[in-house]
Amino acid sequence: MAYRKTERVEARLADNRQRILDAARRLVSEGGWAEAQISHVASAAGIATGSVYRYFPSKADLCVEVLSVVSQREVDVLEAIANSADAPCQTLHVAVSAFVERAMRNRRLAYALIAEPCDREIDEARLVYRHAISKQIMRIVKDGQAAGDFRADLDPSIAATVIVGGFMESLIGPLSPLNADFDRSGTHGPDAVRALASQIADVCCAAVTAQPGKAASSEPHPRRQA
Amino acid sequence: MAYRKTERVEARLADNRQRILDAARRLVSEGGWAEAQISHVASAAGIATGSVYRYFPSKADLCVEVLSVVSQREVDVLEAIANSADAPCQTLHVAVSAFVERAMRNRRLAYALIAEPCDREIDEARLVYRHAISKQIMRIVKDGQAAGDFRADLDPSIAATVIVGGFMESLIGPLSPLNADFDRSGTHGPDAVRALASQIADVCCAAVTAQPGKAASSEPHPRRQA
DNA sequence: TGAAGAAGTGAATTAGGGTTCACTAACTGA
DNA sequence: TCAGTTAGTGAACCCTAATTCACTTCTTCA
Repeated sequence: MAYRKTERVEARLADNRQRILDAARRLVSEGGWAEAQISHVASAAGIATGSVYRYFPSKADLCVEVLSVVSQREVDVLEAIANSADAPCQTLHVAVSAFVERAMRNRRLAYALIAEPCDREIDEARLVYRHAISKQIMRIVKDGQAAGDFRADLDPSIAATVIVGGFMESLIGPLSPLNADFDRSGTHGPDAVRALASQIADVCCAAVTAQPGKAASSEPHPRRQA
Repeated sequence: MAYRKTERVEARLADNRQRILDAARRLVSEGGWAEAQISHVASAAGIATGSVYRYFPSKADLCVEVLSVVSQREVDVLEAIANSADAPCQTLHVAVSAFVERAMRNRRLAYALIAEPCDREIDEARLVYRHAISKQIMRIVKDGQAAGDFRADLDPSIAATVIVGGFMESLIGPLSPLNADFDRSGTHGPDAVRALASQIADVCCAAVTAQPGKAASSEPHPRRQA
């Protein structure tokens, strides 16, 4: 009697929705949020402008979903790392350097998600994921404190926040399309990125390690990929 | 022959300009950048909308100047602290906690200047001052390394960036109008603010101190106002 | 096959502020 | 006081995208 979506249609709808998301993400990772205009997204997805609104109630919702998908993946990666059974110091080092290296792999997108000026609504969604990231870092910090590897006198929540802010800030320069510094400085291949990531991680680790003997030299940790 | 501004006129013009700046700053510190609409600023300054453009070529220029004036003062404060002859560890602690405490004194304005979403042009100006702040912190770090108080194995530029990002991030939560957490948590009087500032500074100091014996306990430093 | 319900379309509408500009008021120097 | 010049005014203009909506096309099912 009534109209019922057949499976094939359902699939097509889902596919369209995904295509819109993909198109939006692609545009953002090419030119930042400015490129994520509905008309652009629509044509990149091969549909009409108005059709986007069949799938997303507003531009903000679309953008927030783009941000969420990408950010959640990073949170998941950090969670996996936080679950590792390595020494807390090493775990933290791996977590931070993995985040930095992953961000540097898709710089424009990372810049958009982390630092680029944007609408209030997107910015608020950012906070959610920063908090989620901070939570994972805090877990590592607490574990380390429990194990006696990290200083017990620091508030784990504050320490985690400082660490997250610290590596995020360190990323802004290298990520920013404004600062082509990192580009111009010749070698910014995998090695340079890894070195940067390692140095940032060193500082973050230093912030919490109890440090009986002088740990954390220039190459203190085995290079592991997360 | 030609028209020459008399001193009295010159003074009035300067006064108008200042009134515009003051009005804009007041509006921003009440309701953030959204309040800094030209028409609002104009009426708050007691002049007509169009007159604002006699003094500032564009809204962006006006906003950037508001940001610059306030930010430069903070840079100056940090510079003075960085020049102190105290132990580097204490200098760093004072620098960070002074920044935090000062920001908390005018939270809405600090939030707008540090973290609120805004136009690209304002955001770019922010970077300039973040960099200036980072430079002062880096001076402290370098001094500390030279004095042997700070770990020599960390890149001072990266360490400074992490520290700046760290305390800025720690501020976002407490400053944000969204998170009324800090408000609701009852006591957020001078004591709570000082405690927060001190804890944040602890973490920042921990990131760089060479730490022969366990320094930086919960109340490691004399409470000095900067 | 055809009536009813969904999905797709894209040009037109809307909205919110920044910016302009034709005009008036005030000021300067002779 | 007057001609020339600058400051002040604020309603109208503009620009840019997001959003809407009347219409077309596609799907479903009896």
